[in-house]
Amino acid sequence: MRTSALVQRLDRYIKLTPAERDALDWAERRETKVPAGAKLLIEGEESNTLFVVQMGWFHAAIRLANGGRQILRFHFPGDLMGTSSMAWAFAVHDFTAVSDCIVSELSKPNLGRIFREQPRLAGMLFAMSAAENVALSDRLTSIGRMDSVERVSTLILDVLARLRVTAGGVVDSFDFPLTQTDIGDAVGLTKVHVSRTLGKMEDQGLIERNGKRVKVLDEARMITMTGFIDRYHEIDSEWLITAEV
Amino acid sequence: MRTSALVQRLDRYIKLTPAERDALDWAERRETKVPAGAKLLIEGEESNTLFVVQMGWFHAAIRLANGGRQILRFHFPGDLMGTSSMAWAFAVHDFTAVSDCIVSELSKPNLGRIFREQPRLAGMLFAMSAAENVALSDRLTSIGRMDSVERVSTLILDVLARLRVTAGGVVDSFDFPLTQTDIGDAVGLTKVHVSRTLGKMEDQGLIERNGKRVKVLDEARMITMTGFIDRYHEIDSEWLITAEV
DNA sequence: CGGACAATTGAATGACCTCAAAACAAGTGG
DNA sequence: CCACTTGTTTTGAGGTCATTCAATTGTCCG
Repeated sequence: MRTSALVQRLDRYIKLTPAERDALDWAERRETKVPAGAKLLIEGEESNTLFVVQMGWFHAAIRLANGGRQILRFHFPGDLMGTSSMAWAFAVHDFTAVSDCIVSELSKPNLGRIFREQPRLAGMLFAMSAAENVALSDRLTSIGRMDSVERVSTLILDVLARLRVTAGGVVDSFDFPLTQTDIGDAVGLTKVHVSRTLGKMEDQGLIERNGKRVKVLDEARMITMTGFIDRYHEIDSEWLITAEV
Repeated sequence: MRTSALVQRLDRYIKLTPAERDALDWAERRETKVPAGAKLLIEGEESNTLFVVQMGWFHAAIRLANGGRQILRFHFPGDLMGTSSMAWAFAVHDFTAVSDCIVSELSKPNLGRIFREQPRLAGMLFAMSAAENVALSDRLTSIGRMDSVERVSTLILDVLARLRVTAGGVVDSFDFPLTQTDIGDAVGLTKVHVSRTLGKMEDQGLIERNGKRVKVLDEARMITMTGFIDRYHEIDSEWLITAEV
């Protein structure tokens, strides 16, 4: 069996001990395939598990009273999906596969056991979820205080940063499987305006498009424009191992 | 010495054991006063501690390249502030006292020790921070997809829900120490438009204002309008104690 | 070749913003 | 107690960016 993407991710930040790897191996179950467009979990549904993305992209979204939708996060290989629902017995968001995906399950009680027996892993998961939430704050800031070009730029930079965590090397172009409706639901714009905005970004020489493929041409300008910070590059775990006082 | 607001908060969700109380007592240090308007921590500053709010309100904000500001969260007594910075050695947000406050410190290494020795507390903190982040998602949704009246309503309902966690009984009016500039920075509007929006909400019979005091007149309508859900009322911790498989 | 989505484009409307001035509130020092 | 300062809130007028509605083009797949 291939090593879990979660193990690889954690191992990227801290060197895992064999015991820790075993604990994760034991906790993770049942790989399943999820085809593009399918919903893994529906908001409000009872749920006792988290999911580890092994392959593909997901997004987490919430539905509105008026029929609208807000996409909150994107999940990539190595992400532990569903930590937001840890405080309740039901799912607080929808999870939809953006591309064809493979996930494995990690039940909440199994996570509980990890908390009891592998505190370093627990701490690392805590820190990683903190990082993810700061990225969420960044997007909130983008939506609350920036115009359309800046919002879409933030999204693209964010995706780029996430892809680089797994890809290793430098990535400057990627397949963007989202429809413009999806992009709009993620950054708080209508699909019509997303279309105009992408066009404008091309005119300004920020990006280039070929079908679903996006190439970032002027990353530096996009970064200064948005104040983007890559929150995934580094995760500090000093506090976990510092000698006791 | 008074029992820490964090202990009270945790005790509200799970009954703490004496050992757990001791661990928290040991970990929390130095109460300090922070006058209204003062900054407890500045974005980018090196920081090795979290803070427990014992009294008063804080807000967490991030500064923008263009001089603007986005207020991300509000922190109330019993909140553990700064968990978002767990993944780095520096603060990712400003923390500003909205009213006169008292805080105590909880160093990151001490939190590390809690993770090692009190897994149930660690799990509970994880779940609580998840709940907080869902509330943040809710605000993102509000900013991304709702109009001004709905955004301000969401904010007021959110504050109300937070106050009720500590106050115990039902609260329907409270002192709102924020300026309209602050409100605008929290919900993504200009202060001018916040003024107009609050006026409109009064006209519509949603709220009533006397100076800084706000009374919610039609909570039901505000809730249906925004689809607001109180994320703080209940925290599930079943997964922490479920028997091992 | 159709059929279903997705993307683009245009025109008109509207929500929120900017700029600017005035009214109000609270504190400070004379 | 009043004049003055500083900051907040309110109100008005005009401008801008994003939305809405509607029609057209493009793309993928059966």
